Amino acid sequence: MLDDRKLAVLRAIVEDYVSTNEPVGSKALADRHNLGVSPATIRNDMAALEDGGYIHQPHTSAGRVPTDKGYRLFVDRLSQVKPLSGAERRAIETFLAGAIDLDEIVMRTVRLLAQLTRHVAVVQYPSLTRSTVRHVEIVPLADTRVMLVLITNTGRVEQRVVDLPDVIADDRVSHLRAVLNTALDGCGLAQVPETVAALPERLSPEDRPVAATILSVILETLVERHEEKIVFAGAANLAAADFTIGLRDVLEALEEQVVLMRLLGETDDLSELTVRIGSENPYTGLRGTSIVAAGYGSGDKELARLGVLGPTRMDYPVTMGAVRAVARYVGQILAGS
Amino acid sequence: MLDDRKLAVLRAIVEDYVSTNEPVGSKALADRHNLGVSPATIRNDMAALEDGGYIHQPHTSAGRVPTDKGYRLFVDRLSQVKPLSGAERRAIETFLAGAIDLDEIVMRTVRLLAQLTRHVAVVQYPSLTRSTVRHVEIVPLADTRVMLVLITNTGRVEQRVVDLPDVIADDRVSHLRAVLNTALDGCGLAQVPETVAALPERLSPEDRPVAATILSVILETLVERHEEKIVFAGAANLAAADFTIGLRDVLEALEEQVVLMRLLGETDDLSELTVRIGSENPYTGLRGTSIVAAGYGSGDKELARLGVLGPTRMDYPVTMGAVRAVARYVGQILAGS
DNA sequence: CCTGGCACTCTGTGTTCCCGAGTGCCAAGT
DNA sequence: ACTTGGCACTCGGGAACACAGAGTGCCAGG
Repeated sequence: MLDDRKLAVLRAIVEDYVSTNEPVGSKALADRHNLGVSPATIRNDMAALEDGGYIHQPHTSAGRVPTDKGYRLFVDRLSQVKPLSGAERRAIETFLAGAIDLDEIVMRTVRLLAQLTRHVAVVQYPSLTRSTVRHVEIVPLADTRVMLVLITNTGRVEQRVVDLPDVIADDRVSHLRAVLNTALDGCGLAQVPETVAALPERLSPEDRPVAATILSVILETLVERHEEKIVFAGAANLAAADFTIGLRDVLEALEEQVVLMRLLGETDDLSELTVRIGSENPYTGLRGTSIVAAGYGSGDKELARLGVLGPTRMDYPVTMGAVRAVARYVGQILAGS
Repeated sequence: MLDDRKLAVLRAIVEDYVSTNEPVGSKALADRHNLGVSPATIRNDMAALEDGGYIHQPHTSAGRVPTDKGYRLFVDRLSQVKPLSGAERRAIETFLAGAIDLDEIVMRTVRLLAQLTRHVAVVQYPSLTRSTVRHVEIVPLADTRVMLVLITNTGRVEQRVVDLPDVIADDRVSHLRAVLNTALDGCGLAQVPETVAALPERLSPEDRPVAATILSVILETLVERHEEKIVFAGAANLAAADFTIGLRDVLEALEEQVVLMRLLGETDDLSELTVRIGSENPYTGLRGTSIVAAGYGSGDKELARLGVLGPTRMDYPVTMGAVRAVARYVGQILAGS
């Protein structure tokens, strides 16, 4: 049904429309691309493509515009990810290398991605549930108050102030700290609940009330914080892309952590590039935008996802290249720190 | 020069323009406000106000619009801050009360403020330099690696991983921790540098290289982090306000920490409400926007600032009331935690 | 000093008109 | 069977134009 030339025409339409932002007609196509056929032939192909639902004309006697389905075909079969230039790679490396802690890595990553793609960048913090405990620290603040600090292998630090039901002596704190650390060190966060459940038996009865409070806070922190943090940057790029409709809606969606999470997260294969185009999108306000996302992680474990959000008419090959590259570099940085 | 009635006319113009977003003419004024005079008289007053530069007509035969100077006069002499309703106060209290750590307090505050005012809210993290050290923790991670955790009285936690020049035994760590805590506990962050400088003398020579590294990191953390964090929320409200020009510029400014800092920060009297109107603003892209800001803190010490940014034609009395109220409540929450 | 009246000046809106880009279809050519 | 040039047709967008309405400034009278 769709022979090679028709696909070439579709590719040309997508490319031209992305770069000019104007409906593209048969004559312009024949001029700008070496298709070797006349405008009339192209018109026939375009009619076929329109029947298939890949392109669409805003009104009679206007050029054609790709539909979401058209972009989808383009992304899946007509384009290949465009690698970054050497200069861009080096820029990424040096820019990310200077970060000193997790907050800063994430912050720099999101800005970098926004600047590189000229879209809105979105980065999810490395998931707690997929990382492991590196250290638990209990710091006495007052007689019945301690601060609990959880450090994970990704450099993330969670802290909570805990009010205890009873006074606790310093040496009991030290003991508890030691027990917790031997039990939890290197433990995958997913295994923490069961590990914690088995702990009280190994403590003296007098410690149990206090320990129970602390343990429950540990669990709470891990579970509550499962709602992972997401940050974004580059909203100004939205204003630049002449958005037909709903800039307001898009901005609102961006401030809804939950929506963002679903955008990045819901995907089948975790490790590869995910592209969601226009109406494929679950959220109503985001018709007209596409998301390009990728997982990142240290080593082979995926820790979280990052990506960009832009108008449906974005340069997919370039954007996908940038997202993939940044995801890889962040993974390296995290693995190395 | 400006008698009472002229001021009343200016006030009426500002109020009407803010609520209708359309240039307001003499007839409308006479109808909607009980000024007790005819439109003709109002026209004379308006001519005087225009001579004074308080209002301006976009073109001949259009209504008048307040100038920045007009808003300034309105804010300074013609209006008073409008307190929140009881329901709103209670909403604030319950909304902020649920926060468990500093990050969440700030996060909730900025969202609350955005929702309350329907503008963009901006909140600066409580300043490190104005708070005091509550605890210093050193956590051994490996032979030549420790994690340094600084806890302040505002609940802020700063952590850094430190690579040491030498192996350090656990008991030396404990000792160092003890020395640091006795020296620094309750110490205002501004005094930390001198306190730290005096420390090495009190340590045994063998500890000094390691201690020096750790101390320098402490200083570095405090100094570097002096670039304080700022967050914002409610960008979607910008799109709603029909912005004449430069939505792009405004979004860009919002993502520049430095610009935001200056907007909130540069002010003479720290503790009161600050209003900066349109061109009074230092940043070019923010012509057309006003900032209402206030300091907040626990007790009498101001820790940082917060505020909102919106179109010049905002409802100043209401906005100022909301900002002031939120600032006070956040102060209370911080003091109580 | 206020007020009603009046002539004047604009902008925004609606209407009309026309150009041009782009199409679909058809008949002829390869 | 596919490609191509020709041709009539459609429709959106811009230019030209007119017009109503809102608002003003000014003046003379109360």
